Formats: sequence, C-alpha cells, structure tokens
Amino acid sequence: MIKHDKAIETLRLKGHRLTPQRLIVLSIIASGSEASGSGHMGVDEVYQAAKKAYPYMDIATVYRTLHLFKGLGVVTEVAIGDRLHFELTDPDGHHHHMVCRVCNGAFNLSPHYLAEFRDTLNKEFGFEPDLEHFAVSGICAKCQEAGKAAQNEEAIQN
Amino acid sequence: MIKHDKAIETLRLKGHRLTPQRLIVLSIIASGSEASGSGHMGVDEVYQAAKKAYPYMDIATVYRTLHLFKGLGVVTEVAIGDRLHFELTDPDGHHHHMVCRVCNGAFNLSPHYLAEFRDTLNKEFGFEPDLEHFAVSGICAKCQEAGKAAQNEEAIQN
DNA sequence: TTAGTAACCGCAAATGGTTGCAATAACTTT
DNA sequence: AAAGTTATTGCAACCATTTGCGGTTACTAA
Repeated sequence: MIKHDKAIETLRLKGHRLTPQRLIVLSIIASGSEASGSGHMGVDEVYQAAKKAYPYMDIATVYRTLHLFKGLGVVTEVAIGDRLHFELTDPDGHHHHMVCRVCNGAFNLSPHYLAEFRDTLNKEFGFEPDLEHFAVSGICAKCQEAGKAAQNEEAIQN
Repeated sequence: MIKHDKAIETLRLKGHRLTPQRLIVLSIIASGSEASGSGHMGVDEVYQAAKKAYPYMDIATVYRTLHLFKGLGVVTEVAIGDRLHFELTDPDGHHHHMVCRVCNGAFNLSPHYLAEFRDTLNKEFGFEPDLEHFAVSGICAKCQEAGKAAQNEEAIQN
C-alpha cells in the first residue's frame, strides 16, 4: 500500500482531482500487480474489475485515467502483442520488457543489460531479439524450441 | 527500379500471386521512398495514391499487401507516433529509427551505434532517449530547444 | 457551509487497423 | 485455349483506442 499512497499524493501535488474512478483504477492495478505473476494488466481486465466496484465506469475513463497515471510516472505502459497493458511503475529502478512475438509472453529485463544487449540476451535468456527499430520483440527460448521442425524452408526472411 | 524488380521476383518465388493491387502498392512505396526525404509513407498516403491508379482499391487490401511485403522483407514497418509507416527495406544493411515524441519526426540511425547507445545518441544527435521498454522514442534536438522555457515546473515525472 | 469554477465523467461517434465471407481472378494443368 | 483450384479481393462488420460534448462533481474560496 506504500506505492498506492505515494501515487495519491502525486495526484494531489500535481493539482489533479481525486475522483472515485481514479482511486478505483489505481487500486485495481495495484492489486493486479501483486496478484498475477506477470505484474501487468490488460485494459479490459482493469475495466471489468472497475465496473464491479462502480457500475457506471466507462472504458474511456479507464483509458484516460491510465494515460494520466502514465504521464505522472505512477504507471508504466507495456505493449503485449498489439494490446496495451499497464502496471505500477517499479520504484527501485525501471525494468524493461522482452515480448515474445509467438506466445506474447513478457519477460522483465534489468537496465544494466542494455550495453551488452544482444549477446547477453542470447546467452542469458535464450532470447533472440530482432532489433528492427529497437523494439525488443523477438522469440523466447520456449517458442524457439517449439518451432524448430517447421522452420527449415518456411523462414520468413528470404 | 532494381529493388522493385527484386521484390517482384521475391513474390513469385514464394508462390504469391502477382496482382495489380500488389504491383501498384509496391510502385507507390518505391516511388515514395525516393520522392519524400523521410523515405517512409503513411498507410493512408499509400491508399490515396493507390486509389488514383485503381479506384476500386480497398484500404484493407493496402494493409494486407503491406503486411505481406513486410513478412517477405521487401518493406520495413516504422511506427511514427501511433501510426504505421512503411518504406522499402534498405538493401545495404538495416537502419533503425529515432522518433521524436514531440514533432513525430523520424531519424535514421546506423546499427553500429547500438553499443554506445545512450551516450552516443546524446553527443552525436542531441537526441535524449527515454529507454522505457527499449522503444527509441524521445525528443529530438530541435524540440528540446523549443520547449525549454515552459519546462521548469511542468516536468512530467514528479 | 455554501456557491463558483474548471476538471472530469459518461456517452456516443469517430479513428486506425483487422477480419470473415462470398465473389473474383491469377496461376496451373490439361 | 479452356477449365479447375485456390489465393486474393472488396465489402462490411468488427476491434481497441481516442475524442467532442454537455452535464456533473471535486476542490477552492468566501
């Protein structure tokens, strides 16, 4: 609940209003970040939970609230596949994400790996990044194994 | 026109059909990559040009064609702001992009800068990357200067 | 504690992008 | 050159997300 309170204070300090909708969304992502192992929640996940607490909750309000929180640094946006996910911002240093384009799984990555980037990703996690535009999507170790048989002549690039 | 022909051959070799729609889209992004300085075209830009050449052209076909080309490595997808842009794949080595989140301008970046990443970005291009999730969005030199006065108390993060 | 003001909300419509489906047309085989 | 096969198209419906707007509500100041 420490993060939770700090987030509320951040809202106040910045002159934003403390509406029930915002408090609901905040507590949902806070609890969601604890509950699920992954730490991040899909927008609709948040929306459904919010509607239980307050039936008039609108999906547009959820989006606006999440974007506000993101701008305040309270929440971090993660793109899983083509959907947006959100989680409480990691207070002790940001971590980055590797997203597998096959299983859409997301893996955390400490910032100090940035330098040795590609090599370390490969050795340490079995993750093969395709560095186009520096977006860290790729294929995770599990999916690389799973798709080895069919990949002899079916390679996508040439 | 060299790239253009190679792309057509790639289509044939992979067993894809050579439809007029595909040829139109291909020639449009090929010419677009030459014409505009930036090198990449927005989807609607491609669509509008394609409709002139073939009025029945559908936006869905444009998307499907561009994604096919992308899968074949003929075309490279670039996310400019929140819109998708496409360009002919650079044959002599890929280059990456820095996208300014203020002016949405896109800047090319050679792959060998990846190692010294942050430092070099700063010194060489005046580009300040915010490395969340390894997406290379940030603020370009021009927009950094433009927004200096208003930024004393308006800082986004706390 | 009440009144005033602007931020905020719910709604509905719009946007960029994707997908299912029946009709069409590019390639193959003859 | 004609017929068959199946990828591809155009259309329309759909999806996730954003936005305009008029009414509502949290905060401010009296």
